[in-house]
Amino acid sequence: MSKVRTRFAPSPTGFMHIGNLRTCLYAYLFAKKNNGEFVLRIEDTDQERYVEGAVDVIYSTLKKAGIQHDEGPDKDGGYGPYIQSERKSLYLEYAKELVDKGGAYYCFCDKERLESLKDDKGIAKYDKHCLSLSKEEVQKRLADGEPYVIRQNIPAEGVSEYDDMVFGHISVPNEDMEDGILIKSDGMPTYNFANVVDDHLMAINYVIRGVEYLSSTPKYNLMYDGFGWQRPHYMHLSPIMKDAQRKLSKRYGDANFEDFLEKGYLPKAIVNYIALLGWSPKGNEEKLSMDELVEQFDVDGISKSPSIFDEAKMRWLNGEYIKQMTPEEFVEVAKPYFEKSKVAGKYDYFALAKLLIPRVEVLGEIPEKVDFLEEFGEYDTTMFEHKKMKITKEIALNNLKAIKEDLKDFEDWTDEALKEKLSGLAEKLACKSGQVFLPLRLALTGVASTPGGATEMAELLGKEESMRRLDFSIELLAKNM
RNA sequence: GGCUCCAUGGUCAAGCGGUCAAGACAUCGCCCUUUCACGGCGGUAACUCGGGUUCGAUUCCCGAUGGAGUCACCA
Repeated sequence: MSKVRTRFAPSPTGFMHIGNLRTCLYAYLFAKKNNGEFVLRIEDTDQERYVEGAVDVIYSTLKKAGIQHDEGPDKDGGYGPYIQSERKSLYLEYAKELVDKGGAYYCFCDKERLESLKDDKGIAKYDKHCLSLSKEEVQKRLADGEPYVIRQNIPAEGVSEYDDMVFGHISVPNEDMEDGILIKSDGMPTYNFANVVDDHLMAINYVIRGVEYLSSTPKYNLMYDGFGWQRPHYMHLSPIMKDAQRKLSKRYGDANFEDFLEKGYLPKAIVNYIALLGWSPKGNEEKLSMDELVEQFDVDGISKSPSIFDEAKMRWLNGEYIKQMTPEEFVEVAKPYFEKSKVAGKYDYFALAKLLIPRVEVLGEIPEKVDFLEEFGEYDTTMFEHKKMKITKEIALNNLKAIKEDLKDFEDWTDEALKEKLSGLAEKLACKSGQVFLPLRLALTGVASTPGGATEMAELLGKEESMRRLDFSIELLAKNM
């Protein structure tokens, strides 16, 4: 049996759509799982859509995602060139070969005639008008320099069938397939044709791609047959949806890999999540590394129906990856977000990291979680009322005053020491410890949710700032009874 | 509209003739707790509908309904 070879063939559009990345991932996983090769090919035949630097985006995305191609424009494996625009000259020759073999024919029909074929819905099927042209007439018109295209010659009757690895048996009536254009009037191949030729020339034997090609695959097979080439195996993948009706697409925003990175998702988490969208492992473990994905990947687990992208679950998974990090690792990836926040350069990022690691799911939450350290002013005092702790504004105010008195001359301003000191105070006041810690935490921060307890916040702020905020809060609370 | 394909909780999904129909996210409740979290425990929640086949259908077949894809000198 020949070696498994899969490919990922993106167009350089300047961004990597999540759906494409998943297709890429599956092609990679399948190849690696079977000790095969994974090839990167750039499909840039559509010059109108060409975007500067877009190829670099593809390289960097694959690299960040942890997907390594065995062959590609930057890694010659003997099947190059790997950029479609550099293969231009190939296609016309192959198209002519297919014409000779009867699988295709020249067509001279102009736009007007084609237009006249359309029905009231604007849907047309080419009527094989030029198929009946004699060899001599074709030669003559070609010699006259008449514009032409080359069309695939699809049998008028019968049924074309194949077996898809995920969808099973697919059969399409030949009469429903149009004689599509293989070579455009400018001499360039259409995607469909270039794809078949490239895949064959690159010895791709497992074609993994989106379902949009499921029903046109018989046409591709007819080309393989026409050339006398061996048909590849096919694995079609259902789309990732934004909701039940809409496909996830760049048109609706934030569906690109880069967008998620910016929001503070870790590449590993994104890859892990999208691997699970449309495929499920045999076991129940969902947090899987790339190595584990390769090991567990199996066509059996691929689902046929479209799946809806659920960012909430990806957030959770991202949080799981963050919780595993050491403070050092966290600071490294979180640094840009610290720099964006108000605490930039003013606090020990490592100290903050320890508090933040269990509390952050996406790095983008960092600024909102730490900004209170630098931003302190009037806030809503109803926060002091807490039924479960049995705290009223009166109790809070009383206890805050007591705390101020107790801490006035206290110098050991560390989390541990303060905790002990204040526990003692709670005992003296004969109240629950929460009744002193909760008001203090609020008094020091002015926000309902903080990345740690009262004494941790106090240590972070330092004695001077803590006492200043305590004074401010006592006054504010007294004013708002 | 023609053709192709799909159909289990809100979401991702396991299941491949006999199960109290897994698990995860989300959600709700309880516990832990120095707030917020983390963590632990538990709850709510699903086989689209109608016909068959079968001793027995979520599972197999047919139909309906719903959804996706496709029908370009775009990829």
